[in-house]
Parts: sequence; C-alpha cells; structure tokens
Amino acid sequence: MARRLRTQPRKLPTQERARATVATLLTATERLLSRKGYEALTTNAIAAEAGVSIGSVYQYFPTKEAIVAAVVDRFCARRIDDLTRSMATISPTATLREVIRGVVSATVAAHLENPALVRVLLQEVPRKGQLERVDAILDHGIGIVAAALAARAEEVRPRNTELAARLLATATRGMLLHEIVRDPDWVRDSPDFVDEVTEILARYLDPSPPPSRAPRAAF
Amino acid sequence: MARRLRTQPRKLPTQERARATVATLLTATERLLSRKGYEALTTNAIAAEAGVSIGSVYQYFPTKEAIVAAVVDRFCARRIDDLTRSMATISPTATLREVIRGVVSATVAAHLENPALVRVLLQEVPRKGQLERVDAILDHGIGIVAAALAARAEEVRPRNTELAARLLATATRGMLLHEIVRDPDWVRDSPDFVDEVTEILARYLDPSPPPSRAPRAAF
Amino acid sequence: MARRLRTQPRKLPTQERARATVATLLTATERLLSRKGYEALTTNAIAAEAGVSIGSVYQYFPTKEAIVAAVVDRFCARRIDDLTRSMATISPTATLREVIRGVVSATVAAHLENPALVRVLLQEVPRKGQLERVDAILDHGIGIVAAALAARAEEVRPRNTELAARLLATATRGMLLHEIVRDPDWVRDSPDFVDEVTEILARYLDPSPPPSRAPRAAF
Amino acid sequence: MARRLRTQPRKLPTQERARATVATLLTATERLLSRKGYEALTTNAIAAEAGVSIGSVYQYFPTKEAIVAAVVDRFCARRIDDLTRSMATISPTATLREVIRGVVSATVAAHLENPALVRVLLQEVPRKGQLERVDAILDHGIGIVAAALAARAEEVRPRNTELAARLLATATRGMLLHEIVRDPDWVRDSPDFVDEVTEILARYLDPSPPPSRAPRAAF
DNA sequence: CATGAATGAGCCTTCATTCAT
DNA sequence: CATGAATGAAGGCTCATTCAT
Repeated sequence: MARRLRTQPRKLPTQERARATVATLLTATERLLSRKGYEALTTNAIAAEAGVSIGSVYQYFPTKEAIVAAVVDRFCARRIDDLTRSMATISPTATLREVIRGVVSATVAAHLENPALVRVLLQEVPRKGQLERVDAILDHGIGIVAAALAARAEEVRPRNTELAARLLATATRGMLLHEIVRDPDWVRDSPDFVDEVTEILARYLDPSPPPSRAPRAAF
Repeated sequence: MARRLRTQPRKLPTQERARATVATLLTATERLLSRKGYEALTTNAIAAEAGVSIGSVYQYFPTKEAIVAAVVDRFCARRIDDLTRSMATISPTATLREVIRGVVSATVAAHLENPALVRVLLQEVPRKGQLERVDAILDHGIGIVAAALAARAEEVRPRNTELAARLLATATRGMLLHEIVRDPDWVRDSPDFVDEVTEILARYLDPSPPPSRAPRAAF
Repeated sequence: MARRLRTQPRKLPTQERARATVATLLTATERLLSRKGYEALTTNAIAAEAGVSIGSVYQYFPTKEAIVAAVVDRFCARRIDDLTRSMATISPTATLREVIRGVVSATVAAHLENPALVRVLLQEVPRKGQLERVDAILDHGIGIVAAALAARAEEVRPRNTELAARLLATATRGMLLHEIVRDPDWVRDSPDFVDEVTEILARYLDPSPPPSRAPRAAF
Repeated sequence: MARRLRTQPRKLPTQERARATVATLLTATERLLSRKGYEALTTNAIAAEAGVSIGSVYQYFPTKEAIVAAVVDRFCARRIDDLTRSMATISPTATLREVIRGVVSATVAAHLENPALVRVLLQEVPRKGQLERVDAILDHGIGIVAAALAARAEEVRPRNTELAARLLATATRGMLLHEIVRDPDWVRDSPDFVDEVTEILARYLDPSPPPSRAPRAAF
C-alpha cells in the first residue's frame, strides 16, 4: 500500500502509536524467547516485559500463537532484507563462487546477531499450523538460488535447477544453523567455516567432469 | 550436580511385565505424536492410548518430558542400528561414492518408515534440557563419517577431517529431513533425490582440482 | 535466600475489589476449616466456598499453604488486638491478680468465638515451614507478660523474669486451649475455670514465702 | 486376653514374626516422622524404610492412619510406662513437692529421648478421628495427679480435685512440650527449668493462705 | 482504548490401596 | 503370606483469554 502522500494526519498519530505498541510487543517477545526460551513464554510475561497491560496485548493479537507468528515473520523479513541488501552489494562481475561466498557470509553474519533467538526459533518454537513460517527464509533462499542458477545456466552443471536449488538451500541451512547454534563464537572467528561451506556448494555446481564417477579403471 | 530436570527414567523394570509396560508406553507415545502432534500429547492420553493407568506411567517415568526423551532415545537408537546394519552390508571394495550412496539411501529409507513422527520430532518436540537427544543421531553420523574420512585419507580432499565430517553430516541432515518432511512420497519415488545428495557429498570430498577457483581468465 | 516454600502472599491487592476478594477467600477458608477440618480443605473448595474462580485464588496466593498461613496470621493478629484492647481496659490501679484475671478472661472469651476453628488450628493445621505462625500469639503473650513482670518487679517473686514469663504463657495456653477445645460450653459457663487458672498464675508470682519447702518439721 | 500358659508353640513362630514385622513398621514410621515430618510420610516410604513390601504393610494395617495411630499408641504407652516406673521409684515418704518434681523430671527426660518425634507428633500429625490418642498421655497424667490429690487431700488446697488435676496436667504439658520442642538442649542442661515448673505446680496445691487475695489494705 | 481482576478448562502428578503372581 | 506392578480418584496449579471498569 503506497504511502498516500502523507495526507490524513488526523488518524495517523493513533495508528502510529499502535504500530509502536506492536513493535514493542514483538521485541519483548524476542527478549523473553532468547532469555527464557519458548516454554517460559506466557502472554502475561510478554505484557509485563513490554510494559503494557495484558488487555492491550489482545488488542493487537488474537492469540499467543499470533504473537509468536509475528515474531517469526519479522525475523524472516529481516533476514530476507539482509540477504537482499547483501546481494545488491556483490559486484555484478563476480564469480559464481564469489556470489555464493557473499550470500553464505551475509547469512552467517545475520544469524550471529542473536544466536540465542535463532536457537529457540529453531529448536523450541513449535512449527505447527501457521508457524511453518520458520521455513519462509528457506523458501526465499531457494527462490534466490533458483533464480541465480537459471540466470547462469551455462556456468552450472545440474540440469534440474529446481531440485538443485532446494538441495543447496537445505544443505546450507543445515550446516549454518547447526554450527551457529552449537558454537556461535567459533563460527564468528573461523573464516574456514564459510570457506568450506562455499566449497561444498561451489563444487556441486561446477560444470567440470564429475569426480571419479566411472568405475575404477581396470576393475 | 543440578537436578537435571528429571528426564531420566525412574526405575529400570526388572520384571517382564514391567518391561512390556514401558515398551507399550513408548509406542503409544509415538502413535500419539505422529497422529496428533506434540501439543496434544498429555500424560493421560498416553496412558489411555497404551491401555494402562496413569499411575503406571509414573511408575516408570518421573515426568512427561522423560517419556518423550525415552521415545527420542529409542528412535535414535533404532536409526543408529539401521545405519550400522546398512554399513555392514556395503561391500568393502566399494567406491567412496558407493559408500556415501549406501548410507544416504539407508538413512532415507529408515526415516521414510514414519515420516509423520520424524516431522513431529523435528519440528514440534522442544529440544530443551536433556532433549537435545535429537541431535544424537547427527553426532553419531558425524562419527561414522569422520572415521570413514580418516580411513580413506588419501582418497579425500579436505584436510580438516573433523570439520569436513561435521559439514557433510549437517548438510545431509538438512537435505534429507527437509524433503522427507515436505513430501515423503516424492522422496520415496525419486531415485534422483538420493543421486543428487550423493553428488553433493562426493564432489566435496573429491581430490581432483577445485573447480574454477581462479578468477576468470581474460576478464 | 531459600525459596521459603512460597508461603508469602503473591501480591498485595491494590484495588478495592481485589482486597475484598482476598478477605472473602480467608473467611471462606476459615469456614471450611471449622466445618470440615484441614484434611478436607482443597483449593477448589476454597474457591467455591468464596464464590470465586480457582484462578482468582492463585492471583493472590501462590500455594494452598499460603492461604492457610494468611488465615493463621489474621487469626493471630485478631487475638493480639483483642488482648491489647482488653489490657487497655484494665484499671491502672488493678492488682496483679486482677490484671491476670482480666487477660485470662479476655483470652478465653476471644477463643470462645469460634472454638471449632481454634481446634482445627491447634490440632490439624500442620505447623511446618512458615506455618509456625500459630505460635505467634504465644510469643506475643510472652512479651506482654514479661513486660508486666518487669514493670512490677517488686511485687513479684521470680527473679528470672524471662523464664517466668515463658512458663506462665505456655502453662496458660496449655490450660486454656485444652479446655476450650474439649468442652467450650462448659468453659463458657464456668467462672470457676478462669478463677482457678488465675489462682495458679497468681500464686506462682506471689512474693510470700514459698510453700512448705522445708522438710516436714519433726520428721 | 490371658497368655494361655504358653501352650501351642506351633503357631507362635508365625505370630512372633508378625509381631516383629509390626514393630519394624512402627519404628520405620517413627524414623521417617522424625526425619522428614508427617507430610513426607507415605505408605510406600514406610515399606521401603522397613525393608518390607507395600503389600505386607497392608497385611498388618488397614490404612495409613492406622499405622500412625499405632505409632502414637506405642509412644503413649511408653511414656506411661516411663511415668509408672518413675513413680514407683519415688520414696513413699516423699513430700508432695518431691513427688511433683519426680514426675516432671521423668516426663522431661522421656520426651528428650527423641524431641524431633515429639515435635512432629505434636505439631504435624493431625489429631483427628481416632487420632486424639495424643491426648492419651495427658488423660493418664490427669488420672495420676487426681489420684495423688485424692490420697493427700488434707495436704492440698483445691477442693475441686477433678478440675485441679486437669489444670495441673494441661499446664504442665503446655510448659514442657513447648520448651522441649523449642530448644531441647537448653532443657536438658537447665535444672532451673524443672525447678520452676515444680514451683508453679506446688504453689498451686499449697494449702497455706492464698496470696494477697484481699484488696490492698488502706486503698 | 487501556487496565488488570477474574475466569475455568484442563494438565501433571501423587499416593493410598488392590490384586495377580 | 510376600511381592510389587497396577490402579485411578483427586488435587494443586497454570495460563490463555475475557470483560467490567
């Protein structure tokens, strides 16, 4: 919805306040989530942490799940923003490998901002009903990868780009999140990590002859 | 020593009858988990599904979490058994690629037995406290891979085998579980899937020169 | 600081409505206690008797014990008020014996208001943790007696006033509560009772020569 | 039931074993009571502490309350034995005061054997239904005192011996138990305590003219 | 719109007691 | 008679949600 040229300032203050309250609630929920985990998350705790009455919480969200869903949505949206921004930074003349490295690196950096929250979102928040949103980043990542593969079809080996994109995305997620959750500080200080992840992904796409696929020589 | 949140089983059943009760409880829990999800799992439901009184549940498990932990443990133990058995089947003269394909294939097959349970274990059961057990299979897989890499050091490119093993394992888990949960039937009927996963893993390990790492020639 | 078994009230009610709810709960608890005894006291019964939802109970009290503790506290506070008020009534020129009689009489009268509750508080409510409050009245009584003894030191025999006060208080409690619980109606209608209790206490304090302490004369 | 002249040794071994089991159970209950208090007393705990199966417990006692009642009974019986034995020791030519002192002293000593148990029996074990047994010692004590007063009617002031005996007994119980529970070690090491208690009791009984009963002279 | 007191369905867990072996 | 697995009524308590003020 376009900004409508900043007319009707009358109602705006109110809407502005509402938007602020919602943001406050989401941030409070994030804090609670990273500090105490999902199990300890109660609507009353959210209200208290946000400095708002429980009644007000229900002014903006119909259920507890809706709050958590909104947190997840915002988290995903931010990650996607990060991604988009980081891709815009990469030189258009970059190697595929350079592109990959850029994306991986940016993703790692983004998740390192609040590893505790990542962990809770990944391991504790139940992915049920509308909450499969956690997979949203993944899907978006798949989209980006698929687009890139399509655009560089001649530089790339796999024919089934749809499948290839999905495998790249899920493999990457598996590698990144595991290490980020396991030992964020190590990840932060180990350039090797991003290098090796890049290596896996790049090699998979490389059009050069497949490794020792043929049965071993004289056997 | 912290109380550990009472996740350990209460008493090891000595009598045969008792052992049977415990097994019945775990299986009932699995059924409920795959049918209704974690949220709907209550201790009374478990007792009812097992055809046992609620008191008997607490004869063997101190808390609800302990039951779930036991289910996870049993699941992991079984997966590890599957893995071990499948590796024993692979010809000792097999190519690295053949070994990889065998392991991937067996893992996929095992998880396809009850994809609904896999999904719930992965996405709904909170991984908290002792419940990090879900990662047990992963760790075991890492161990197997690391051993294999060490044994075939000369056939393999990565120098840091520890890191390599972890990346292979987490990437594989990411790929397999995502697809198994997303569309188990497709996975079951698509040999391509296992092929491509194998391709990624094998290419990463291949000792041949790295793909187009150098900046593109004349540019 | 130990968790203290959660016997402290949860939050001091700020609104009038809340204060009323708390009072209602305590009175309901008292009614249940005197009617059915401690064993039959359940939190749900309290809520029902108070015409309040169980949730409201836990809005103000963290545990069942806390409710009972509050009842005991209120009981003690009221008894102490009675005592204070009754002492203020006694003429300043009164004999020690008259003072004693006044205090005993007032105490008896106060406990006769609800002997059933006294009995349950004395014989059924477990005096554990913070629930040792039942002894509060006693301690307060000891204080009063000690002060009186100190103020009238020259009229009084015992040198160790601390010990004397404690003995007087505990002896009195023993006599009063036993009879009040055993047969409240008899106590109510027997002026003799208060007289005799007074006799015991007064004689103990009397400065006149100790009774026949010496070995019997010519024997 | 008379001992039947020790015939039928046939059945005796069994009965003997039963008697032993019962004793074991009671002692186990006492231990649990003094160690953990009444709240923590469960039938299973009793069985475990006694090294007996829960089934066997119910072979000898119909309910948990019956066990506790038996413990109380045994406790009372022992205290009465102590009392009887101690009275038999007192010289027949003893002063009333000497008799009193002997009884008080013996009672104190007996309760000092296991003050923790005394405390639990007094403050935690619910005195309900048949469990008014705790008052049994008291009643027995009252009987002894009443008999003594009757036997020495001419040495004693109070005319209403029934009431006097009851007051003496309840006052004594109040004083003794309070201090024994409050600080058993102090009681053990303070001869003053028994002296003062004796003083109170003896003065009450003393036939000499009542202390300053008359209104103060010239006022 | 904010507030926060009130609601109540329902869950986890305990423990006295029974009964098949 | 002993054993101990099984039973299940019942109770304490939480927390998402509503609604009167």
